[in-house]
Amino acid sequence: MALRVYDTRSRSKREFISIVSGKVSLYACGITPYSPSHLGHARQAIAFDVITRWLRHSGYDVNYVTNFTDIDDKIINVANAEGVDFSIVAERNIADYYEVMDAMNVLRADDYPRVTGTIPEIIEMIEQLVEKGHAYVEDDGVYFEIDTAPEKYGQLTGQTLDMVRAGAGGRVDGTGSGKRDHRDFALWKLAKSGEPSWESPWGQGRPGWHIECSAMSLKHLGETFDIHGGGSDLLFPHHEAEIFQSECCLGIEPVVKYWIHNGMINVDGEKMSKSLGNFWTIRDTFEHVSPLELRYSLLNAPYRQPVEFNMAMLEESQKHYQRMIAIYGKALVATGSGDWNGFSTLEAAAENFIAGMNDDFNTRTAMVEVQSIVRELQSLFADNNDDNFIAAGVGWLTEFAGEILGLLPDEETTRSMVAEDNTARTELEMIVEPLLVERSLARDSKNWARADEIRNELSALGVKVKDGPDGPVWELK
RNA sequence: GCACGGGUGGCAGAGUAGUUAUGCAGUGGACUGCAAAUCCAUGUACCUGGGUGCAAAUCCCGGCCUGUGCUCCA
Repeated sequence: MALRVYDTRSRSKREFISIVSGKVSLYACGITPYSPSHLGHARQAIAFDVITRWLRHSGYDVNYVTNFTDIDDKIINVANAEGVDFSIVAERNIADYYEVMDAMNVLRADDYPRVTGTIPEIIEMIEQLVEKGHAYVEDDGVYFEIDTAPEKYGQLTGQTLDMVRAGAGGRVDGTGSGKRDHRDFALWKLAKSGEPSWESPWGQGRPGWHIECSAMSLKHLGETFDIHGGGSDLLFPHHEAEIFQSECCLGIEPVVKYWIHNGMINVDGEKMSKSLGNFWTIRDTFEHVSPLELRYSLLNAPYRQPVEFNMAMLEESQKHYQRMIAIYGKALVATGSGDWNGFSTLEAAAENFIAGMNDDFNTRTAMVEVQSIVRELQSLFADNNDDNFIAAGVGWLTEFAGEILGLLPDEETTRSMVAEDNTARTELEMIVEPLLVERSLARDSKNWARADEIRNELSALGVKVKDGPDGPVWELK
């Protein structure tokens, strides 16, 4: 079945056909590292991680590039407040980004270009825009002139020039900006004293916000590429500005074949943002759930939908995740991992999973199939039969929940996790077993108070007792 | 105000024309001294007003509600 993706520019799902057969070039707008990464960053990174994994699983050779905007006003402000160089702030937060993303099983992109490593290419692009008459130089910087390509306005948001023109129009007053029109945007900003800056034909300064992505995508992916992604809050003005810059500079339309935008994380119905004080960093969230539990919760909705984030949804995901990893680990150790082909239940689940992913990367549909296999395995495992099917189910989970959705540690890691649990179990056995014997005697004589007391003692040791038909079994919490 | 999304059961959240979503919670049952886990069964739904169709949660038009964006910066 063919892959269909929702393209923001055409506002419809379109069949995905890459520019070069068998290859996909993908650029996703990354972060501005001025503070530790928050859940919005996690959602974006995980969304494009899964998109990349799916494209690769579908047989494409993917070149995935995502950037760090490592110089901007917010970084400068933080650096000034701390009395350090801006690069210290950027490096610290980039390190944080890698660490939390690695923990959540986000595979590394093929390249992580930085603005500060792309200055010559940015300057060259601006020079071309000036030469072609799309940009003008003022005494505080270089600006892109919207009126030189009015037909490109509103390509992603549907807004027209007149709509925005109605707001102000003409030269902007009182902003200290040299813009000739309030819809123009900065390509190069000349440095004020004390600001970090780079040499350019127009003087010491730094790039405007939008130009870096045009320059980096051109440098790493070429004049046209398949997919450009990012958060939906970047649609305007950032991505529309990129269309102006790239297409006017290169004289190509379109430069980007498919635009893909992920939805926001909401708290109490509103976008998570620092100004509203409803902000969760990724590390804050790790205080409550494990990195892969968080990943699970963020894949539980399709990437374009807003995610309503709260403790209840987090705890629900945690419960589902723990059930999945528990049966996966137990079954893996018990039966090993096998080929799922030839088992009709597993083939049907695979078919639905694939259909879901091919329908604009619908991870929600995919997760429903994962859940159904988890239930299937629990049921069979409880009956303790059909090892071949259980092994095949484990293989299915390894491929779909593990390799594609990135929700499971690899089989080797899972085995060693189970082994560690067993080791801890063995160490506790000498304490637990005698207590369980005593409790069984208490239960036999219907001394429920003593039986419950012992169960509470064991609970305090981190041991959970379950009374089954064949006597008590216990596990580590 | 304008642009672009979304409005589904107690909650989360799929589903673009006719067929059970799924999960959590609830209820009944198995197992159980109780609990937990697991299993089986089960009720509750498609914002509103029109329209098209044999048939609409699903397509079209209006309304209402809600999210994001609307350029100092991000």
